[in-house]
Amino acid sequence: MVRAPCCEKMGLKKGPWTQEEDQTLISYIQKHGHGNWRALPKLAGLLRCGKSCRLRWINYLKPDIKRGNFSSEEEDIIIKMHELLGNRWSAIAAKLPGRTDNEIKNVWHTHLKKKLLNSEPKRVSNPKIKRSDSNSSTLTQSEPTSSSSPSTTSSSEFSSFSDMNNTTMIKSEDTESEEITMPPIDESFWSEETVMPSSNSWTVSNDHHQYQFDSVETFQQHSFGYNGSNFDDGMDFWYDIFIRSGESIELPDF
DNA sequence: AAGCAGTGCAACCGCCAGACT
DNA sequence: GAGTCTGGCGGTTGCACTGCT
Repeated sequence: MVRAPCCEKMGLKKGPWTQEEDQTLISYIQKHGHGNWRALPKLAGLLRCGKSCRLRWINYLKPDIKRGNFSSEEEDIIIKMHELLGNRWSAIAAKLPGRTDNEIKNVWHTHLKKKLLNSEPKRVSNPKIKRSDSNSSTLTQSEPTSSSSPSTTSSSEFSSFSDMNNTTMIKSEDTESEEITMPPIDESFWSEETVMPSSNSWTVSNDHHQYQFDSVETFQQHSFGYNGSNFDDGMDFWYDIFIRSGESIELPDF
């Protein structure tokens, strides 16, 4: 490794573990428990630092470790948990018995991140929005409704009101109490949508729900603020929509 | 067959919080 | 309260393997 090794300068071994070392560690812990990790290697007769022993035990030698490929259910859990918790791998691991934070972190970086990038170039989310477990979503133009209030861009707070025929109107109003449940927006969102310019009302829908935004600005603001994203992220999101629509259209006037 | 690039994964590091002295 | 120790966490690295040219 590039960084200064903590163990090497003390004459301790580093790098991959041998079968003998594994066996030594296992039998010591089975007999005595791990107790003090720092003292363990000396007591067990290992030329490793305590940290290395702990990592090896927790990630690979513990009896209840589940090895092998992740199931699609496990992957789904990781994706959902990551959406909620971010890079809190240990918290995610707690939801997957037998899986370690290190393993989950690796799976995320090697498989799931790419998977998500391929299927969802930009995720539409907002701290105020909870996703439901519905399937595909599409973005379509809709006629401005009479119930829509004129757009305002003064706030990031929104309210949802009325749920007629599973249509939720999302207005740009200041309301603190209500949360909006939005369907996940997957690949079909990007491939099937019809994006039209100069519309003042937008609808995101799937098989079960339909969400109507009273203004371009409202929908635009829902696309902002994901995990603290900034204005540039929001702009990227809009450009993605327009690019993927395959249409040559004007960007809304921000 | 050899060389190269990309990928997956085990293992390391620094940092931090809580426990202990 | 201050200093030290320890365990735990997340980020990162480097090696081994695989596939492609």
